[in-house]
Amino acid sequence: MNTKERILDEALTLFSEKGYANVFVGDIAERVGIKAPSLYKHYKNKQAIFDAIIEEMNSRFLKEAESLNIKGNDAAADAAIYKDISEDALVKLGLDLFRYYLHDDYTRRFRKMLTIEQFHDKELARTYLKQYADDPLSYQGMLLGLMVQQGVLKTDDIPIMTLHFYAPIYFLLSICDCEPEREPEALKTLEDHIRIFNKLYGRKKK
Amino acid sequence: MNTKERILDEALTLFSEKGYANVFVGDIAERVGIKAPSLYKHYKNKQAIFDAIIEEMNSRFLKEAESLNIKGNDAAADAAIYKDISEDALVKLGLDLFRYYLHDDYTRRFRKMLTIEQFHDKELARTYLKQYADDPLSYQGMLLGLMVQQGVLKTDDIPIMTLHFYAPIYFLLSICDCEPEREPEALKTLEDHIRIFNKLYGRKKK
DNA sequence: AGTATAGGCTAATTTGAATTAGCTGTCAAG
DNA sequence: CTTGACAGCTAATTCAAATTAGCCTATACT
Repeated sequence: MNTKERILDEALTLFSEKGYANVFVGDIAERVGIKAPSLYKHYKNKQAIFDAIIEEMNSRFLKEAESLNIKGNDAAADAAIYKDISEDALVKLGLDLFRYYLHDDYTRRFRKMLTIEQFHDKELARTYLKQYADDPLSYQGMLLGLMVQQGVLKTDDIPIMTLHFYAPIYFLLSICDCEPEREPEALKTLEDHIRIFNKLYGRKKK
Repeated sequence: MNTKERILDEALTLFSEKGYANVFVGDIAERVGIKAPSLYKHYKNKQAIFDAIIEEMNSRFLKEAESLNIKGNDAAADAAIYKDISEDALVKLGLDLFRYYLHDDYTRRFRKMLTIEQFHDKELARTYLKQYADDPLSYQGMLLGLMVQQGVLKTDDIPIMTLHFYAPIYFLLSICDCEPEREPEALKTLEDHIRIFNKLYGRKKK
């Protein structure tokens, strides 16, 4: 990772911990191992660092979305995967996703930064909701919809079922971001949530 | 409302919109209708204003909690209230609570401020989770528990049922705080959520 | 070799926000 | 009617943080 990238990386770490306004360019520089004025060889000013982070995030998420779309396109084929999904498999799916969100360094830092900065302007608010509300709902709605088609789950209202699946995940994530030491408890709760979700919405077997 | 109180009020408004670090004492003063140096007749410094807000919030919430405990204490008596609660009544209960959280000015501003500042220190993190995660879960868990006792709802796992009730509320509140124009949509979703929650957990009638 | 560029440094400079100093008018208590 | 506390003001002062200036070295290209 070159200096220019390391600046973004360290800046993201600091912004996610203290928020943009409480981070000094000197702090960023120090972590990178250079002096503050040297930062200006790479970025016009502090704001430009923030903007570059947002831009990189946009391109990452776009890439991710594309790869999901590719998968989504042969949904008919993929649907089979969910045909005979067991409760344990569903739990594993949920836990893995949750752990990914929680432990993937980039994702986690970016989410915390957006949480802090979401009220700063309209643009960030929209980004925040897209990332953590609308997109997850629509993606998971698609998956759960497949399971309904396959007869694994049963409901009249897929959007609300999806809300019932995702809202607890969002809630537990908020808790863990705030107090990471509560992660074990949250994982346990998440597992219980998914099992009961499965009982509530699962088509009765035999 | 005297000047000292108005300072807290305007400061809370600004902190909830931009976060502590982005608000200048001059901004607060201007809204109060005085000049910045005059603020110092009332508070030692900017931090003291923030601290006073937190302190006032603590005392308000404590008072609220006490009044709930008083009600909670004759729970046995109150339980009857929930004995024959209809779906419509449950929906109304939920919508009213939601609207209160969303529109009560003090509550709303304070929640947004804490959302922004939650990562600033351990203390604020704990306050945030207590207010918006632990206390609601425990209070609503108590209410839902009563309904289970009364046979209105049925479950083996009250904490998870409570999570299923509350997490969507928390999620929708986050959305409305971020983009208030989505409130109508959120209210509709909330109503659907509660109706389906009632179907999923409600003991079958007749 | 010769030079341009990239990326670093130290030492200013600028800026702007928090806070302090010190003055003033008001009003209530003695 | 005078004194002192209160709450406001304007004009400093302070200080920290962002940014700029200007210099230096290494390396890569010609």
